[in-house]
Order: sequence, then C-alpha cells, then structure tokens
Amino acid sequence: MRPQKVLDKEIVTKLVEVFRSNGYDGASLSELAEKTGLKKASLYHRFPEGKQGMAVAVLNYLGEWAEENVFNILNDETIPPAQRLLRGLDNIRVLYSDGKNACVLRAFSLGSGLELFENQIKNGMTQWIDAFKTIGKSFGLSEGKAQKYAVRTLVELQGSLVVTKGLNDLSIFDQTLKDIESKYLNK
Amino acid sequence: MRPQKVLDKEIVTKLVEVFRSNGYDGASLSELAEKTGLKKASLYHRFPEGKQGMAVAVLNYLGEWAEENVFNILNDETIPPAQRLLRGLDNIRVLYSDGKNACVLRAFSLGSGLELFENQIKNGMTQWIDAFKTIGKSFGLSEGKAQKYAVRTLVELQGSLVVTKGLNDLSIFDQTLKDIESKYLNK
DNA sequence: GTCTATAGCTAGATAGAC
DNA sequence: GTCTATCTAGCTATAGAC
Repeated sequence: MRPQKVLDKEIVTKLVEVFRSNGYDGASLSELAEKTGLKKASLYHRFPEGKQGMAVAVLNYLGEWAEENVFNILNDETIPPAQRLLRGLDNIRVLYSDGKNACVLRAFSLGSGLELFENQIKNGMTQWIDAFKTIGKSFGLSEGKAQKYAVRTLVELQGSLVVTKGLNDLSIFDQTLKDIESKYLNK
Repeated sequence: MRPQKVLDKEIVTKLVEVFRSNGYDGASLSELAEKTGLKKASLYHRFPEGKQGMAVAVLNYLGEWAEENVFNILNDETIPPAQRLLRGLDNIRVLYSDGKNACVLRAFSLGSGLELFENQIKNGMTQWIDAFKTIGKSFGLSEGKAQKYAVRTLVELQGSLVVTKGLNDLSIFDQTLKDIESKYLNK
C-alpha cells in the first residue's frame, strides 16, 4: 500500500477545525482540502461518503475524545468527586481551548446540519448531561436535583461558548467554568 | 409608484426566519426569495447591498424589537423591578417563540457571518448585558454583582436556546427563564 | 493514495423587458 | 417594482492518469 501522505488522525483534527468554526453548510470542500493539505479528490478517497462522511468522522472523533477525557473521568467512582470534577473541567478547557473553539454540536445545529445530524446532536448532548448527572449524584444530590444541575451545567457551558465568541472575551468561559466548579463543590 | 407586492416589514420578518434557522452562509438567495414570495431580482431591488444588506436589515429589525420590547422595559425605572422583570421575560419568550426560534446573533457567529457582523454581534450582546445589569441594580445589586449576574443571565439564555434546539425539548428554555426570574427575585 | 481535470449544479448577483 | 433570463464563480462530486 502506498503510504498515506497525511495520517487519518491529522486529517480529522483539521476537519474538526473547519467544521466547528464554519458549521456544516459553511464548511466548503475547498477549505477542507486546503486545511488538510490534500486535494479534493484525495479527501473523497478517504471519505467516500463525501462531506457528510467527513462531518460524521468529526462528530465521532470529538465524541470519543469527550468520552475518554470528560465523561469517563466524571463517571469514575474510584476517584473522589472533587478530584474528578476538577480533572473533567480541566479537560473541558482543553477541548474548547479556553473558549476559543466552538462546540461542533452547536455549529451543526443550523440549516442542513441540523437535519442531517439531529440524532448525533441529541445523543451527544444527552451524554454530557448524563455525565454531569452522575457526578452530581456522587456529590450527594438526589436523582432529580442531579438531573436539573446537569442540564443547567450544559446550558451554561454552551452559553458561555456563544457569549465568549460573540464578545471575544475569554474571561466569560473561564468564569463560567469556575462557577460550575463551585456550584458542585458548595452544592 | 407601483405598489409593493410584499410590504417591507413582511419581507424582513420572512428573512429573519431563514437567516436565524440557517445562519448567514447557510441562508441561500433561493430560499430567501421563495420564503418572501419575491423573485431574486426583486429582492435585490429592495436590498441593493444583496445578501449582506438583507442580513443587516434582519439584525436591525431584531435589534429594534429587542430594544423596544426587552431593553426599554427592563430599563424603565418608573415601573417596580419585579414587574419589569416579568414583562421583559415574557417578551423574551415571544422573541424566541418559547425556545423554538434560534438567536440570530448566535446563528451569525459562524463562518463569514462572524467576520461580516462581528461588531453587530458584539454590540447586540452588550446591550443585553447592559439591560440585565440595570435591572440587577434596581434589585439592589452592587455594580459588580449586577454585571456578573447580567453576563450569567445572557449565558444562560443563549445556552438554553442551544440545548433546547439540540434536544428538541422546549422545557429547557422554559425552566431556564424561570430560573433567571427567581435568581433576581430572590437575589 | 494522490493527483489534474472536469462534470453538473447551485450560489450570489445583474441586465433589461414590462 | 417585479419579472425572466442569464452571468460568473463557487459548490459537491467524479473520472481516470500516475
């Protein structure tokens, strides 16, 4: 087999950048090709399903990253809750580059992205809520309270990314994560 | 003058629908024409600046609506704070159709929309924060606390719209507005 | 596996008749 | 003021050489 000019993982991480800053409709194959360093035809060789296949790869990649670095940590009952929370929040900072990166679930929630990826978006957000629900219960919250806290946490996270981007002010993302932290620690 | 087939205001409200559910890049002239009931060339007659001009009209229309129905009410010091808050929140429910509508400031925060309308987005969000800051002070909060509350309120509002859409669950928007309400009433 | 070249279509935008 | 017809540029996607 002829060696790949660009490794799969490298390609996907480049695709991630384009899709999450432009949304599904706004991400053009020209830019996807340019940023990955491959020609359009080569991209189609890697992703026979075309643009939609690339978007699926992006969703899967970020979903797995979040599962490994956020959900699994928040859910790991062998670690004290406070420690789990802090490590999870740290990785959330990494995932969103301290607020500079958009969330792909949100970026895909418009136009044809919403129609094509409705289920992936719903499942992704549900996983976030479930993970925060688990840690809420570890902090001693009731089922109902843990659920409510978890939804509010996702709401705050998503909202902080929107407002951080809109005002171009990273302190909003930073402050929101601190608020989430103390909400659980002083529940 | 030959009478307009479609009134200006009717056109803009149709443009609003297309832009906020598709974003700037995702809104096509074909759909904008179809939804307004005008042909593309007629749309260009009304908006000589083209698609960008239509987007500006949308931003202005929604900005004026919010100023009249939300900001001015929250800022009206002749009315008791609690009453102002409830009326403002009611109109926010109208603006977003109980969570079914996206926020155009967020929809434009991707791709070329972000580059073209960076200032309008920033100014729009700042107005929201200022209005909530004013009412926070009316509720007796200090300058600093009122600012922090206001930012968090906008974060929660935006986040609730994202998550409401992603999970297709209007109760999230509803609950968030109730939370905002009690946050101020029980400050 | 990557490339050049291009098909087929739709995008945003315009000319000119009525 | 609205329309039909059309332009150019960009889009997603594919064919076929290497």
